Amino acid sequence: MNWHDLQILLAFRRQGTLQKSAKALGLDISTVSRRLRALEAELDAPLVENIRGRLSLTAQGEAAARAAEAMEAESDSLHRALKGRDASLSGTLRVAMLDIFAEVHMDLLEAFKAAYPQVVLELLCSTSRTHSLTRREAEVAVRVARRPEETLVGRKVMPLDYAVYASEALVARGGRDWRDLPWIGYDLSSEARVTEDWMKRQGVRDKVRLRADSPAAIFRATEAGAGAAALSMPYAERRRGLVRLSDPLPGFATDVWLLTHRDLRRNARVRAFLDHMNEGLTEWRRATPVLAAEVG
Amino acid sequence: MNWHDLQILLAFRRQGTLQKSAKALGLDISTVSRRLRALEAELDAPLVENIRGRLSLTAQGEAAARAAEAMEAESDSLHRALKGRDASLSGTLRVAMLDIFAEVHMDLLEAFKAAYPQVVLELLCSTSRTHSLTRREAEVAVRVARRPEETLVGRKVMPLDYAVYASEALVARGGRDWRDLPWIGYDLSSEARVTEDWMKRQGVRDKVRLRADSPAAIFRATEAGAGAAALSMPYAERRRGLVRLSDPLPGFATDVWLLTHRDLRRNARVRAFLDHMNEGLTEWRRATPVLAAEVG
DNA sequence: AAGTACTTTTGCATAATTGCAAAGCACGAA
DNA sequence: TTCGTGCTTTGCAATTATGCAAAAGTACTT
Repeated sequence: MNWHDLQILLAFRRQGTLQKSAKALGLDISTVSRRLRALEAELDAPLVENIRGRLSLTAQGEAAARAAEAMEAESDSLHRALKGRDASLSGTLRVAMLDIFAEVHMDLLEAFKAAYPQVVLELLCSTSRTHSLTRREAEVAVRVARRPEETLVGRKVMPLDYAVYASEALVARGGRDWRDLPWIGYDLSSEARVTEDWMKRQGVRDKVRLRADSPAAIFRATEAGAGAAALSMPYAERRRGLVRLSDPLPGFATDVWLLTHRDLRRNARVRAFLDHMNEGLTEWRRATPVLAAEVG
Repeated sequence: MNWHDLQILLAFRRQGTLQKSAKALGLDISTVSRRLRALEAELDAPLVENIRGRLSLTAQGEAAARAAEAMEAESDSLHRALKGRDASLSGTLRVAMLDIFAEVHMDLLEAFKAAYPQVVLELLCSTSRTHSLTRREAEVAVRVARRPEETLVGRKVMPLDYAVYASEALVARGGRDWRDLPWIGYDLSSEARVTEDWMKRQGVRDKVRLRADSPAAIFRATEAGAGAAALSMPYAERRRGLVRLSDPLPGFATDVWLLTHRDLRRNARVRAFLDHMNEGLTEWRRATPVLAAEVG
């Protein structure tokens, strides 16, 4: 069996269509189509079926894709093992973080680039989903979570509380009671379940007049006076023109983590970046009003 | 990373040289060489090193090959899962067994072929090593072992005891005390440790005048009067012209198993073959002198 | 020292795979 | 309907990978 075809099958399961798979693989759509056919011939089993013009996996195709996924885990692990030993301070370093972090801490990132000019920093702020370190989509991640995945290692950078904010202008117009204000919410395709549930319980979900697909966009919309929103306090407190309209919201409390994969822990680039960011973020945290109070 | 190259690396580790790997993979030697280079470039790590004209794996190459091995386990498992569902009584069935079994039970194998003419039987009696069912080298195996691997399923067909035998002619010439006779042993490259150790303890290892690389060859040599040998009793008792010179040897007691992989247990071909052989071998066992006595 | 039996490496013609572009469907909107 | 979008399939040309064969090296034997 040609394992390369299994890679393609796996991509197809993730992407759903030949076109997207081809793009993800950097191949042509026709190649993807033909490789899947070849795999079917080799395994002597139908893996995909054309159902009204679209391909979907058969039960056997699913089984094959699952096997490919398990193989990918090994392959990724190998990749990290080889890269993890890499002690050179050059090459590429891919960092996944929410766009709001990149925006606010751009000076820190710039400082890293200045300190390690040989390292090419690649920022992954794609908002549609969280990039997987396990699947080797990035080497480092700045994550907002109560507890990171078990295969990841790193440190907690700061606690993150949320509160309701709105622009001064909007408050001047609509008052300080956020239940009366228009609201801003996350794009429904995102995974912001916590926020949605909370808004529903508070009866403000009907008041959502604007939805955005990234934290930075929500910050901007709030500053522009489009409505009230539940924002992370350390970041909202530093924006000019935002007024806090509530106490920290219970049930929102979470943390910011600096994470990498266990295998990359000793990688020089990763180490340098984690140290740099940890220092910088700790400093930033001390200088942040709402947190300075906590820290004392 | 191109997984196909990992397959090639794995073959290289197993075969040791480019030439043998190429043959095993059905590729040209130059292709194997170039694919390994490509993999090195992709992983950005030296995987093989040319040490005095021969290639050997580096530590990183070993790591990569280990990963490939784990991937292979998944791939093989998938293959079996898809083939295991195959309920048709046609196609190929690969059976691994010692040559002596194939020789003695050829009538049984012929009967199977007659009963299932659509099934192409492929006999693997290569003497150099035991074929792996886990690695998909065969679907069924007739194994001599006390306990089969855990991933395999099947049934014990008969117990197997060993005793010392020699030809009538040799005994007439050299006497009934096997310690005085010349001996026949297994090829030193084989894994017949038990026999070697025993011969050493008995002080007959120096008397080995002939070595052979397969059980059938040893049987023939013994019949031809080349020396005494420790032979499996049920098979030796049925040969004309062999005289038993000892009681069953302690420490040699083992069993004959009919085995398949767990995933193939419900495969129609496999099922039919196992049933056929089990029935035939049980019958044969009943008709065998030394075992008839045991069974009663 | 020359010969044999192994290796691996490299150049080149050939064969296989790939990308491109056109064509063909299915679905929903205007 | 007719258009537009997004999907898959297929023919053909170009790229890429492959096998072959020659070369060069190592080790061991004669």
